[in-house]
Amino acid sequence: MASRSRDPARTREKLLTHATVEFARKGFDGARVDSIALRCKLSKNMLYYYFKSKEGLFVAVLERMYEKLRSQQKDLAVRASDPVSALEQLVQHTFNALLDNPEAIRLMNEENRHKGKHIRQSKRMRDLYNPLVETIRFILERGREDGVFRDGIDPAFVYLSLSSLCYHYLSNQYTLEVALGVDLGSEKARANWLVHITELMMLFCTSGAPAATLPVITAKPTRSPKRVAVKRSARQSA
Amino acid sequence: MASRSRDPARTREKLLTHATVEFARKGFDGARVDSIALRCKLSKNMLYYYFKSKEGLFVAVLERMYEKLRSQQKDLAVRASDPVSALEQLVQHTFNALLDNPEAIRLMNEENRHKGKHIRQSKRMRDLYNPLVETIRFILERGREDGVFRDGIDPAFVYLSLSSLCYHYLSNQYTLEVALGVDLGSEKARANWLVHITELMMLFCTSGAPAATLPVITAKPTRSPKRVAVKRSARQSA
Amino acid sequence: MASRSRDPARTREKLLTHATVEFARKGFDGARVDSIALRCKLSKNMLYYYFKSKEGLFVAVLERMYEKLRSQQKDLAVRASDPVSALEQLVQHTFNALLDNPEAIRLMNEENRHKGKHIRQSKRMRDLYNPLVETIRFILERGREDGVFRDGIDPAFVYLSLSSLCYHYLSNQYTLEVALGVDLGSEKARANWLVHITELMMLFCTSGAPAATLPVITAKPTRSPKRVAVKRSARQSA
Amino acid sequence: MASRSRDPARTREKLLTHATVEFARKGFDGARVDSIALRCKLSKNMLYYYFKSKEGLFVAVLERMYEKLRSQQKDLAVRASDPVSALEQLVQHTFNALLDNPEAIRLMNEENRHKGKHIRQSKRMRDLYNPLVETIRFILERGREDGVFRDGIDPAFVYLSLSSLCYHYLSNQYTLEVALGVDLGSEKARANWLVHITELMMLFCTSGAPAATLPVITAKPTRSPKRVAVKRSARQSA
DNA sequence: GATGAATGAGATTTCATTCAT
DNA sequence: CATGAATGAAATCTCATTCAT
Repeated sequence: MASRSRDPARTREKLLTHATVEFARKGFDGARVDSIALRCKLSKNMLYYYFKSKEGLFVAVLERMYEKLRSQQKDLAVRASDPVSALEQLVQHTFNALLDNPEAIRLMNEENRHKGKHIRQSKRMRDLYNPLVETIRFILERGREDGVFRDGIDPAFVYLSLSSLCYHYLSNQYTLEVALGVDLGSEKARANWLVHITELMMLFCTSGAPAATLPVITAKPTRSPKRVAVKRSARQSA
Repeated sequence: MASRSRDPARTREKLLTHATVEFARKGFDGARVDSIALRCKLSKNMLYYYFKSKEGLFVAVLERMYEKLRSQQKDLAVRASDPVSALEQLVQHTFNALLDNPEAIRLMNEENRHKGKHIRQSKRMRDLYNPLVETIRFILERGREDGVFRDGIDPAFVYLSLSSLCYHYLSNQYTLEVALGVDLGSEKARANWLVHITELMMLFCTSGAPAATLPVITAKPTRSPKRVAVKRSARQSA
Repeated sequence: MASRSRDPARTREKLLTHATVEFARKGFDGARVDSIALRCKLSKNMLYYYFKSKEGLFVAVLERMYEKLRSQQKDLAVRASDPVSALEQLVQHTFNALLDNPEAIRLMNEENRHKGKHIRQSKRMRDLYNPLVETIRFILERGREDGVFRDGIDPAFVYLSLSSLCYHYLSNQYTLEVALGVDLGSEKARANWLVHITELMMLFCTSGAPAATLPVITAKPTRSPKRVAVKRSARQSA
Repeated sequence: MASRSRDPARTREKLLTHATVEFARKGFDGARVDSIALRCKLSKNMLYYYFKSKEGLFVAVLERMYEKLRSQQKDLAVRASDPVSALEQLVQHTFNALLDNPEAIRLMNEENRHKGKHIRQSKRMRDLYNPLVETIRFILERGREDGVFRDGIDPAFVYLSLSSLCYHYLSNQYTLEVALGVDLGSEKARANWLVHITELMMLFCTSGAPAATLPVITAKPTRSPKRVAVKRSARQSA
């Protein structure tokens, strides 16, 4: 008897691990509390004991995922390299972090479907991403000083671009494959894509006039989906 | 009472319209058949009468969504313009199509979570996207002839990049806002972003050496999530 | 157009035929109105048009089945033969009629589960079975006159015995096979069984003292399931 | 409120008991899960908790029924008596067991409609019925030694005959009553019938030449419903 | 005489959550 | 800490039946 694990930390961890997979695979609504407990070889009650509810578990899963993901971007380490190399590494680490954590994409998609209601609370998020923005700012600064990057680049734009190019390819792999009739899942295809997006980011930082910047959040912004048009004159010509 | 509608085409359409909203908002598993029927003021069996199952309805919703989305990209019309302008318009239309059809993003995310199992069948998809790729190829060709675009650009890469930059910003708006502490939802922010991504695409097509290409799908590809690394030498320097 | 059958009699008949199969195979509750209509390549409404309800159809099916079954017992024809041969034929025809109409057994079982509520009404039943009892009485009479059958045999007992021995073997074939580990479905097994039950019936009519008789129905009888015991003295010894 | 029972064994048993009644009365398809749960004063999911599905419950009901039925045939006890008396008792106990368990007949009919698909699996069945066949063989053997029973009687035939005569009378009581215009449900009628079938069985075992035997099941037998005919010469004359 | 469209009630099954130990 | 038993609400899907043409 009494051979149950009796190691609260491990139990909690096990729940998180299996819940991550379940939530990623099935979505919040599709995920089954039973299924998670079963895979943990625990009774469902433990889940409620540690996380109070399915939603509580989901939030914990989200936070753990973000922490893991951020840690794999290794952005602090990147500062040591020269700007060009640092940017390259950042793209590379971001892409690989997403590749290594396929659950991350599904979880973020889910959270966006919920309009971010779970993580909006979490102060943790800001703490996790501030350093990243700072690192990008640092790289851009040094690149400008070295004369290799242009001036006036918004770090947020860099991250948004880089994130888009890494994320979408992996997130929408299946529909894109069907639409375009190409293979995106092979190692080779991925390597090519990584080369391509690295080039794109580099082009952006090295050439052209300064891009626009993003307004910092102040009050609750309006989200009217009015059409957006780019007037020719508004574009920054090279 | 209230004489029943007796207009099968309208009934079907009503179901599709409301189902689109429900599936987008709640995901496949979160969507409620009851809720859809209620909003249609129909008894829920009609849903089964027309679409056989919740999944059948989902597939129909997906297909209709893709058709609408593609129609709004207006890529054929774009061919009339000069290459630079055409590319600009393509980016613009794509961004606006996604903005106008917020359900589209959620539905595609859902379908990707299911690894594309629903649309993989549909031959319709290929027919919808072939013209788009052809249009891009056409634009690139003409741009090269005009000396404004560089040679050897893979149309698929163009679409993937463009799609990434339009889609991710909208799809992941909420988590990105929290992470970066910026506002992405305002009209102004969106306009700025559109300027930015248009510039990026333009930079890509006008400068630099030829990018890599994607392997066309032949047999079932392996999807091993092996890490991908970009060796410096592999990059195409400007 | 307008190539629909437009032959009411045929339509009705088609419905009855397929309904017979469906009710026999699935039972009353398991039978599906849709399924019957589909197999008839008719719309469900026809079923309601001709038979008013699922239950109405079931009753019609029951009656048609009894008529067919009785007609195949050919008992009137049997009167021409000598008593022994007539009895033999009766057993044989009864067994074969059930074999030829496997739906009959399932339908009767179903009706007995319903405590006969559908056919109790039908005066038709009495008319169908009276001749049978009369034929048996006739055979027994002649057999006694010929000195081959014993005196005082109740025709109802003869029919009940014969019916039991023909019916149960076929009705409970599957559970009996599992219980006894024998094969009852082969042609050979059936032939052997028919030999056996013919012998049994013959033994009964030719040997021993007169059996007991059954009380004719008068008022609603009590159906208390009190145990029944055969005291030794009550038995008729050989 | 009302403190929940917390006695799993009792809960399971309660479910089985009420399900037996419901399935017997309404058939598998007619039976209502709600109705069973209600009568057990349990929420219906308990049914799924214990038996996984309606069908799982049905199978459990079937097995329990067979066990109860077999236990009431008391065939082992019967071996103590002299052969004639033992046979008498076997008939009597079989008849009374069916009378005492009216659900048994309906459940077996249902199972036969399903072609025995549920119990064919169950190894339990063979174990339950082997002793019965052995008992019959034992009785026949001793009877032959005593010079009271004839030689070469197949125990399976004895059981099939006995079973037919006990079962059909009760199973088809209602349609037979309507057809024959007699009362079969009264205690008196049943007593008379029991006398009759006891006599029949006795006649069979004491007189006449050896009957045919049944082929033991080896491979999947063919079940062609070809007509069966008894040629006169094939019959064993007395 | 025949049909496709529509319905309301209800069927089986599922699921997050809680109780009692 | 941990569990098996229990629940109530609700989800998907089905079905006999009717309406309007």
